Amino acid sequence: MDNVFKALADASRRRLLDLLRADNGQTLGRLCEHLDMTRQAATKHLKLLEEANLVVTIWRGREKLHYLNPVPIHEIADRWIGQFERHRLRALDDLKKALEEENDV
Amino acid sequence: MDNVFKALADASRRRLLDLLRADNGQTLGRLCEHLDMTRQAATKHLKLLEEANLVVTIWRGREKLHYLNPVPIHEIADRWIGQFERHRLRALDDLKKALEEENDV
DNA sequence: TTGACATGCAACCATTTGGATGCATAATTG
DNA sequence: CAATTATGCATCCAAATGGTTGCATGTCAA
Repeated sequence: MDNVFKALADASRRRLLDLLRADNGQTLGRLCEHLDMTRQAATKHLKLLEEANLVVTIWRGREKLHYLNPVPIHEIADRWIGQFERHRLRALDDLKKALEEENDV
Repeated sequence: MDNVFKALADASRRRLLDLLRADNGQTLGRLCEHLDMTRQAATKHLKLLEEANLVVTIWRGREKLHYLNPVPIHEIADRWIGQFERHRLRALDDLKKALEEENDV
């Protein structure tokens, strides 16, 4: 799961996921058209996304098609973020009380 | 939002959030007891978490209390992850079809 | 079969990151 | 007041990161 968080930490990589969400199955070349970096830099980002299993690739001839895999994001939402969502109102209340107490003292 | 993703990218920082979720309002010293690094290293992590607004601190005497702020995580879940969740089944279907086609050819 | 096209691989570079160490400051306590 | 405690600030360091450039490989098309 650390892989996934790390992969999501970079704006260019999130951009790539957005591009695939808009149009799934794009080649490297097409993805690069929307990015302000060399093809090789984009390749590195895509490699991290693949390693985090956020992107799955399929070779067709000399082209490499990139597909979004939504499963890891779903798992993070479900397992990790879910835990914070469950305690969300309590945490907000803790914070509110602490801030009030601060003003009193 | 980039701040938040970056802050979440490190396992030690996610650990700190977990510690606060378990027991909100801890001092720096108490948080350090659970971490395998120097106090100064932990301070740096907490600084990033504060800058991402994931943690709010309150001074009480010489102690600094750390509180979880659940809002940024909620926003990410809502705005960013939500977009992927909405297209999740379609993305899975795209991927499934692409993999099937690959086997045919 | 030759040339163009899509991608990969490797080396290199600057900056950021995660951590340590040493010293400084402010608050509490005996 | 002196000693202890809780934290901050600055510097240094190694490793990771994000990017570039140059060259290599495999595929398609004339």
